[in-house]
Amino acid sequence: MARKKVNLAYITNDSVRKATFKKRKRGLLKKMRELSTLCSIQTCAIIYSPYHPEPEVWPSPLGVRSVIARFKSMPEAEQSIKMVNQESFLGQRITKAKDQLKKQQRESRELEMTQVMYKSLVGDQGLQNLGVEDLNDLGWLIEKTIEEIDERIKSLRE
Amino acid sequence: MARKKVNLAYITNDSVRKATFKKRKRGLLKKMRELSTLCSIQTCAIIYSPYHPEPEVWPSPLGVRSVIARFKSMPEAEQSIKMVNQESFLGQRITKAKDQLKKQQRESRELEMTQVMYKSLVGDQGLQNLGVEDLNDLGWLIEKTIEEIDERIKSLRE
DNA sequence: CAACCTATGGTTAGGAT
DNA sequence: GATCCTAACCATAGGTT
Repeated sequence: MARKKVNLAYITNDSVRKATFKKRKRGLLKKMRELSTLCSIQTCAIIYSPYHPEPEVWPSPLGVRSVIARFKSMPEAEQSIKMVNQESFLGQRITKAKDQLKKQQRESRELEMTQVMYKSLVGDQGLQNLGVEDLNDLGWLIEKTIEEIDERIKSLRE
Repeated sequence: MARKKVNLAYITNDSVRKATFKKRKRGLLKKMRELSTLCSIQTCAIIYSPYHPEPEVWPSPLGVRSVIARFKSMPEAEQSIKMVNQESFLGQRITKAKDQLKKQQRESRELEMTQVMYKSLVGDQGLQNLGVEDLNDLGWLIEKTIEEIDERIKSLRE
């Protein structure tokens, strides 16, 4: 039952990788919930895994408190969750929203990343010889670099 | 230096809360990076804290591998990061994207949440007596309920 | 392959500076 | 307040059922 120091690299064994994914995802979401409650902030995680056709999203929605209060003040009977079918107003609205969402999700994500990457590079500094597509993926390189620097600092201390 | 068992509730002391936030946010992001590399999947975290005017977003961008390969195959000189100012094409593009982003972020987020909440409720089941606004906040209730169930199961085992 | 088990490494609360 | 320290708790790799 000894456990080696974790090797931080891609797990090639399929079943091991899936098991690790499940365990760590669970742990991650727990941590997010804890952070949310401890500091009463909103967090949201999006995970694109090959184990689910669509990305998994964990939200802590907006304006929580007021709604809770309102919800709790409602008569017991009205609190029960009732059926809604595809023909209902809400059903239709959500169906439309779903389609709209997919497009927007992609666009918004790309924009978000562009912005983050831009910020990561010191102020007005940026990239010239690379296209915008490449820019999207630079975040990974930056993270990787930071990781390496951390590793070096750590090994210097030892 | 004793450390009590964590009390999982809102930290009222401002400075302690901020310190905890910083520590745990750091830990969380590390875990996300690890999950990404170990399973080579894409993850994204969004954190809305009072410590930053805008939500903090951590992405692991798309199509990583191919770009890495391409990037690495580039001549050393071209890999260096060069300046780009507000007048440049990229600078302008990003400035525009920033504004566009803010609107889209909000819209997309709301849509995402609507969808998630809808899914959380069994299949075609949904809510009738509640407005769409209320629907957005139901995710919190669901999470809270799951948390409570977990807690009860745990205490049953002890 | 999922569920459970535990030794170990990793995270972090509380304190010192 | 930020940063460093370390004891203690917690997540989880590797193994078993």
